[in-house]
Amino acid sequence: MKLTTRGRYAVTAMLDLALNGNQGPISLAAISQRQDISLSYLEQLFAKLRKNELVASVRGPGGGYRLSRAHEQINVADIISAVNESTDSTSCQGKGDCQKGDPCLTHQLWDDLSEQIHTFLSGISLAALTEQRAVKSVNERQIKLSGERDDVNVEALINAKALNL
Amino acid sequence: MKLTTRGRYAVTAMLDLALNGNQGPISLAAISQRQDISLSYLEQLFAKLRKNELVASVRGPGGGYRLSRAHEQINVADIISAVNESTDSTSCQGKGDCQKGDPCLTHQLWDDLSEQIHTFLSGISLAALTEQRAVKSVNERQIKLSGERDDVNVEALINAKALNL
DNA sequence: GAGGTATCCGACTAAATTACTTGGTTATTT
DNA sequence: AAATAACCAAGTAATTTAGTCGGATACCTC
Repeated sequence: MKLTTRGRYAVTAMLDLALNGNQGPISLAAISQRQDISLSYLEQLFAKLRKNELVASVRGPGGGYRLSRAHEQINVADIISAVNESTDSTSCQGKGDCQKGDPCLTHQLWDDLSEQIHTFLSGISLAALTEQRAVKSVNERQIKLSGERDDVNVEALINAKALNL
Repeated sequence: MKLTTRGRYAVTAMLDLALNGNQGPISLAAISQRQDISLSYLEQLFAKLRKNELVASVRGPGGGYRLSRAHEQINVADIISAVNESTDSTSCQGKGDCQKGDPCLTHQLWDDLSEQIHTFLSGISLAALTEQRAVKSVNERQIKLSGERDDVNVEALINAKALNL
């Protein structure tokens, strides 16, 4: 699990699709303008998103991309993994280049962590991300109205929900 | 919050320290050998870890580094942030280069996600990471003994614990 | 105090990745 | 036929990562 600006671009673009793609496909040119990402770079990213069946395309005038599944069925880990495909795991995964004892242990610990992050991001769908905003603003309104309750608890609640706890 | 091999190196090195540094400081040369990371690269990483007061150094023969706090008090987010210091937030944070409406919204959504990841990693201490291994092997032994219960629940349990739920 | 050890420090470099550019083609609509 | 927008490949600039080199400084041991 890697988390770079590349993944951010992909998630941002997918969020744009989720927010604006309710009626008909959205062209990359539109996303490019709104999110300030170069068109050709978007093309490269969407080629991978398409291969991973996260988006579907419509060619020709009025065409573009749409999410290929319900917003609830697409999670952040899917998007980031799709776009990072190719380069990973230079560690001693399966290979015999790992000495015995301690080295393998720490590598294993890292892998555990990496898996935890993946599990965490798998629990956050596009729907959850966009809805959460609503949850938050509702909460902010409630604070203003009641003068009670900070949003730390809401944060925990959201995390719990994201993890399906 | 960025998550690259650089952060992996840092976490791995810190895990090595946590596991091997119980009696006296550990030299970077030792970590370099065990974890197969170049000495000079480790020096660069530890310069940042030291500035962020995650490790303390002892110079001269028999010297090296030790964790500057209890294992429970050092979390993964601390380590990764320390080592990534400098380059970040090319987005429209605070600046006026963001158009109105949709663009700000998706950027905001990304920031929310980024914050969630940070919160998540803040909940995972070096102690938790190393202990978890013990938890897992205990669980594996239990499975072998009883033939019952897969480790999905344990995974959830660990996540819940990491999040302080 | 001489020699060895290990942190500290800065500048430079190779390799890899990222973000973008260019110049097309193909499919589809009007 | 013309315009639109996905598709595709190759190349490039910029950035980041990982490592090298050549030292200086602090500290311990003999």
